[in-house]
Amino acid sequence: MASRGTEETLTERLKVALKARGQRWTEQRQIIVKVLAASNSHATGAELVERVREEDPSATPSTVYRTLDLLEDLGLARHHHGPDGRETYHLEEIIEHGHLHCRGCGAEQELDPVSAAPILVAIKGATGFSADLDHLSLQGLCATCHAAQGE
Amino acid sequence: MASRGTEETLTERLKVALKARGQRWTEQRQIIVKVLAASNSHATGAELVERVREEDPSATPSTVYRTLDLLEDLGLARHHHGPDGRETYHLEEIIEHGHLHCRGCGAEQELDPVSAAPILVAIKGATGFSADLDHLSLQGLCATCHAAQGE
DNA sequence: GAGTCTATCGCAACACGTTGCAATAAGCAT
DNA sequence: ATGCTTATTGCAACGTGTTGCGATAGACTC
Repeated sequence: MASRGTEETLTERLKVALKARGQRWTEQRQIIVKVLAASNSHATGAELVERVREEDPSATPSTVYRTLDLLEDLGLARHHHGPDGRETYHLEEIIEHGHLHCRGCGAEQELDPVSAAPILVAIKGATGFSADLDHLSLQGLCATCHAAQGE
Repeated sequence: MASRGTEETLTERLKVALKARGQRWTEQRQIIVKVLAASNSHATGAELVERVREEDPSATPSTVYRTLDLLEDLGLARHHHGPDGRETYHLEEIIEHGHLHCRGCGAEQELDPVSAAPILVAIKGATGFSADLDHLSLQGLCATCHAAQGE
């Protein structure tokens, strides 16, 4: 499996990055990173807490959330807010992307950087803002639902 | 003041809309609508709860949140999620708009429909999605911070 | 005005996430 | 190996928002 090598590289990178900042490589952090790496798609904070506690029942939510913040600070993880305000985390390894929620059918699509490029250009043109694709979370009607409603 | 008349119209509209759905016009709902109308800009859920409790200490958070959901269902109020996931509510009277948060300086700008038009067009072109401006909440770098970082 | 139906309320408990603080343990120096 | 410094942990409490349930009280009929 190609991803096995990626995991090791990640661990190594993390260890070095922490040491460089005078921070520590603890067992809890190893577990949290492992769980995050094993959650190949997105996972909510609560899900991650639960999975971490399966591995180490003594772990607490505060530790998990603080570690997630740290990983984000290091640029190794990202989070965004879903339409209900819940948090969703994923590793930075996953390609940067936005999210589209259809309020008609409830479907969720991902938005890749290539498709998003003209949108980001339009935002910049209209507002001067350089938007982060990873925080771009749109709600609206997908083409199908829009057509269905346009009766 | 022109807004005084608007408030009365709103109350009247609401009463009729509720009756049409077999729902009730209670004192708590009157208070909540009044508080929302008095919060001329945005207000978080917690702020609204607090203000409602000033008027009626017996009111509970569940009532306030349920009423806000109801108002949204009726199309008289809107909410969106800030960058921290907190909810923010406002009356639909306020012009539909998006939000821009700068992660550099923390500033928040509003995005009016005219400026947003090319963005919505770009989204539609790239994805087929008809995005809701009211849920458009972007995070990124404003022009100033972007220039400052681009050293 | 009295009675009936049921939407709404307040309460209590829960879910998710955050924060302050004292105890623990990682990493370094000797 | 031992001790020292301080980052990190677990705990406990809090803040925001949601949900289930029995009691209350609108609104409608007679």
